[in-house]
Amino acid sequence: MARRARRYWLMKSEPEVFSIDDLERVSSEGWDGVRNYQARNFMRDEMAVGDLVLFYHSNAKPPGVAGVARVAAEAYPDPTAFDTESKYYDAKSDPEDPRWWQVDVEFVEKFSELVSLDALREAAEAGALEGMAVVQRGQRLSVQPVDRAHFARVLRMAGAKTRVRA
DNA sequence: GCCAACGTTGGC
DNA sequence: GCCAACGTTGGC
Repeated sequence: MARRARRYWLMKSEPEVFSIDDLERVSSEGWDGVRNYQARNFMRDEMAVGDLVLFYHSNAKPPGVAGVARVAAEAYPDPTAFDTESKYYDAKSDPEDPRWWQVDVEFVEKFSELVSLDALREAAEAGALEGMAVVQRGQRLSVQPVDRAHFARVLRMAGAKTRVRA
């Protein structure tokens, strides 16, 4: 039985809203509130349980990768889209045909030191992370695929315990 | 707080 | 279907 190869991702979160420490505390969390179709499609159509995720702190000082998470549940409708009290409420999301989806992610590891966006850029300049989406100018996508080699490189830069495997 | 980048909306 | 206006992201 052919199991799909593990894939690798980067997901952005503002640490003021939800940080790697918050994830460690709750151990698992629904990744709600994504309101971008491309990001939604990655979660809904491409993510699978066991995929590894670089947990990126955006709008932070400095911004960068703070740790590793793992996809813990495949996509299901984002309940905040149906919650009129939620800031993510979307009247156009029909419960019979949900517009917005989320996965669950679980805590894997917090890096001893953040791998800053600057460090990622330097590595990209040096050719080690060439083409990685997060270092591209104007790249705003909050859920993005990461090459396995790039993922492994970021782990190495962080001195992480987590390893990529087939 | 500024603003570049870029996605979405809505009038036509 | 075009595209101007508007809103959001996110680095700085």
